[in-house]
Amino acid sequence: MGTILPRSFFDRPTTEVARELLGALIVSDLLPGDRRVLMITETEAYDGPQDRASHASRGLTPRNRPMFGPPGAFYVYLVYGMHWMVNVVTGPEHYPAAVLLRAGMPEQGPSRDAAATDAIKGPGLLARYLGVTGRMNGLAAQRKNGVWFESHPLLPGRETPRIVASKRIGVEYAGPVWSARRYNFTLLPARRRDA
DNA sequence: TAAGTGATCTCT
DNA sequence: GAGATCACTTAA
Repeated sequence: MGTILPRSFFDRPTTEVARELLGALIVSDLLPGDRRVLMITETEAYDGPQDRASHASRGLTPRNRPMFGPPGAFYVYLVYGMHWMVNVVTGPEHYPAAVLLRAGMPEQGPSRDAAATDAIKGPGLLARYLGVTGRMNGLAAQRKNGVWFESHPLLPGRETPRIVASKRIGVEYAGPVWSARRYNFTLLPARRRDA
């Protein structure tokens, strides 16, 4: 496995963290006897109080408090009464920013059947796959808390993965400027080796 | 394409 | 306290 990403990894500009999380692993031990590991393939940045798409755009509230807290903690909230959204807080304390995890590729698990190797697409499904709920809200992404990040063992540090930057999903309410920002980052599938 | 779902926030 | 909204998913 790769090395565990320290808190300092997240104490950087949000879009930078969002890009560098692509290809990294998120590991969950929240489901007893069923470790789940995803290679992160899609992230989204929510950057600062000016970002009209961010929950923090209207200041501190009980819900968004973790966004104002230390980097490397989880911000987990429920949307549409059903789906947990998993974010990791970035940047310096008191600066509200976070990266939403939107998609991933299962790396391992007890059920290694075909279904388990299908991509997990969508933030609600990602949370469900990892077993992350509101219990993780505000907790640090550390092994002792059951969920953490690791660098990807297969990606050499010197190779830049191919990344597409797009508009964020489902944030039209943010207005033309902020909804158009290309804060969504997707890792292109590895190029198939030619025969 | 539309319904489901309930916490959260903004305004009375 | 009421009403609208919502960083979504699923079944058609």
